[in-house]
Order: sequence, then structure tokens, then C-alpha cells
Amino acid sequence: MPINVSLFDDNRHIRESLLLLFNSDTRFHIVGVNEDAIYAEEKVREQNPDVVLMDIDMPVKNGIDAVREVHASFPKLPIMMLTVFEDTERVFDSLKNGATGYLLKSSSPEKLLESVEIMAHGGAAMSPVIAKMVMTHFQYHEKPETTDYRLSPREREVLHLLVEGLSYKMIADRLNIGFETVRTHIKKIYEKLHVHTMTEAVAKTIKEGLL
Amino acid sequence: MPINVSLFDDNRHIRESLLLLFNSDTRFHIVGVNEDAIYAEEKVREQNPDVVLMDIDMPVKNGIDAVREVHASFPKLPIMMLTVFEDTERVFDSLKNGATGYLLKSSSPEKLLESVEIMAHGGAAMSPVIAKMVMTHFQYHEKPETTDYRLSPREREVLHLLVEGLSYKMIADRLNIGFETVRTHIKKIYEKLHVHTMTEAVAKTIKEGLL
DNA sequence: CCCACTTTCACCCATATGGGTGAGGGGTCA
DNA sequence: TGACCCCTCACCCATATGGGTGAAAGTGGG
Repeated sequence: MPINVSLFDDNRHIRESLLLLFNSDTRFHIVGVNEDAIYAEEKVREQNPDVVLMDIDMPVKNGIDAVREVHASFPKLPIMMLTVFEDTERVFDSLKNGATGYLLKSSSPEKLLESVEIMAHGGAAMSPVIAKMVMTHFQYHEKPETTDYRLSPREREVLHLLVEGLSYKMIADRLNIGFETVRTHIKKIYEKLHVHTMTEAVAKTIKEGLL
Repeated sequence: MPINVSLFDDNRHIRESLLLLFNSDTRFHIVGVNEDAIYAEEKVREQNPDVVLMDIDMPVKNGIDAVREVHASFPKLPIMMLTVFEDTERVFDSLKNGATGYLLKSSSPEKLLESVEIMAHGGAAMSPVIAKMVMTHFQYHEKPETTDYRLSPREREVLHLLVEGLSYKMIADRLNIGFETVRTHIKKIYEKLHVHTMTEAVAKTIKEGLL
């Protein structure tokens, strides 16, 4: 049985081209041709496709909002973004909101058909440029390396409680040590982290993923 | 001119198959066939490839460590993982450490050649299953829900500076408002966030990704 | 026009923090 | 044994924070 596909694109020319393309291949069957993404969730519910092709730049309701809406109701339905944009923001917004694929409109018809087929079978597909962006995102999303501030075990413990929001007094009670001892530890921590206040210490600790 | 390719795989049979495959296509030229990843960085430096093909499971030194090493020295060099594994850990470890592509060994020879060509031209390539994993990772890696604490614009501004580690006085100067005004904003922020100290506010802001 | 909210500022008072200095006991390593 | 770090505690002093109360000016909607 063929793969059922729904289209969302405001450009009539593109809609007709896609319709022609998919109808010329027996592997596919177009179940919906939508010229806007208004009530996208409802339209998808009626058309019941195996794969959705979604343009991004549509009037009134853009494709990214539509993806969020449709994905919320049909989490397993593969949605392919098909657009001319390759800016990071739109790409990642789409992916975060539930898109399973992202093809540029410059892709060849064969690639498009192949990608839709892949997605119908549970895979994902992207244009090489997009894939590269995704890969790069992965890499420098990771911390370069947590600088080693050479905190002692006790200092880590104190810092941890500090980050939890405890006051000096509360930390002292929790660790069964004196108030002044806590202060001493914290002074040492500040010295090692090169900060001068609790907030700086907490911010640095959380942002750099210390502990 | 052809795309220069270096291979890393401990399995002799696979090495020979790949060599045969790439040599049968004039678009490619094999510049190195390595049976282990020891001194990978040095080998890559000598062979000077445009693309590296890296097996993951190799004795002594695995492909993931090799990727990290090579990527550190040649950040722009595309590295394609070529392996039978499709477990999340190995996939994401590879990507984090600098892999640009990830193909399963079940991929067709045509796909492999096409992918290497794509990578040589600055793109990235993955098997559909891997791409799907990456996409899914994107989605539920995003915050489930950012509770809306209904902070006013000014309050967000103040909170932002607080997280930066500024004191009340510094915030007042930065925003060109009075010290007492800053205090008023912060009191309101505490009330809305249900906290009572700067550290709690900072910790909550960063951890929950507010702002 | 009134109400709700935001932004701004002021004053009182208690407590928390930050910095400096000093010091005793324990452990390690050369 | 002496140098060095860790953990502990103490005291002095200045400044920063937290909570409460009150209030004026502006904005925007019903």
C-alpha cells in the first residue's frame, strides 16, 4: 500500500509540482493539499497521512507553529519541513518543535521522494547542509572542559549546599560544623573560583557544571 | 581532482572491500588504510585526507577516542563513523567528540560513496535510523515546561543582572535607577519565584532556564 | 473614570555576607 | 622534621541583603 502524504504550502505552483511529483510515483498517495496551516491539527486529523510535508513561510500561520501543534497531537507522525531557509534559528526551532526531517527546496525530486519514504519507515532525513548544522550544534554544545579549580572535598560539599540555596548558618547545621568554619570554607572557595559573592559562585558553578 | 580518503578499520576483510569500492570510483582516492587507531592524529597528518572513515570497535584504541584526538587537531576535517552499532551512547559520544557523519555498515555502497562525497563538500550524512535518533534527541532534550512566573520586563532585566553576579548597587548604576528601586524589584521577583535569597533566585533562574 | 499593574523611590530594622587575621590538630611527602 | 594542605574555629569591622510599609507617576483596559 502507498504512503499517504499531506502537503502544506501557500505557493500554488509548488503545490501543483509536488502533487504531480508524488502522483507520478505509485509508492505515494497524496491525501491532502493545503494552502495554509490554519487548523493544521484538524486537517491532519481528517487527511490521516503517513507523512506531512510542511512549508515554513506561510501567511497567517507559519509552518513552525503548525509543526508544534500537529506534533503535540500526533507525536509519531513524521513531519518534513520543506523550505528555502537554512538559517540556524528556523532549522532548530523546527526540530525542537517536532519536525522529523528538513529538506531544502533545492533538493532533487528523487531526494524528496526517497526522504519521504525513509520517514514513512521510521527514519529521518535532512539535506546535507542541515545535517552539518545539527552535527556542529552537538559539538560545541558540549562544555569545552570544566576547568579544575582544585576544590577540596569539603569545599565541594559546602559549595553544593550553597547552590541549593542554604545560608551559612543552615550549611553549618547541615554539616555539623561551626558557622565560622563554613565561612572559612567559603572564603577559600571564592579565592579558588575567583569570585566575591554567593551569587557569582552559584552562577559559575551551575553554568560551568562544576560538581 | 579526487577526494582523498583515509580508512580506519581493524577488520581486514572490510578494509579490502572499502579499498576496492573506493578505488573503483574515480571520484575517490584512498590515501591511507589503517588497521588500528593508535597514533590516529599522526597518521591523519601524514595521509592528509579530505575525509576520514572510522570504525568504532577497534582493539587497543577505539574509534571514539580516535575521533576526539583527530578532531582536536583538525577541526574541519570531516570524519565519518562507519559501524554496526546503533546504540544511543555510541552514536552521541561520536557526535559530541567531533564526528561529522554516522553510517551503519548495512548501508549500500552507493550510499557510502554519496555520503563521503557530501561530507567532502562540507555537508553531513547519517543513516536514517541515526538521523531519527538525533532528531528525537532534540525534541525531548528541550525543557518540558518553563513555568511562567509572570515577571515584568524590568524584573527580568534585574534578574538577569543578578544572575550575572551584580550587587544591588551595581544593578542600580547599570539601569540608572535608585538603589531602593532595585530592592523593590528584587522583592517582587522573590515573591514571584517563591524564594528568599539571591542564591536561590540565581539557582532557580539558571536551572529552569528562565530568561 | 477607576482599577490593576508597572516602575520608581524612601525609611526602619534585623540579619547575612565578605574580608582580614590568627591559630590548633591531622595528614602527607620529601 | 619541616613545608604544605585540609578542616576546624574565633574575633573585628564594614557592607550587603531581606522584609515590611508607604507612596507617587504612568499605562492600559473595561
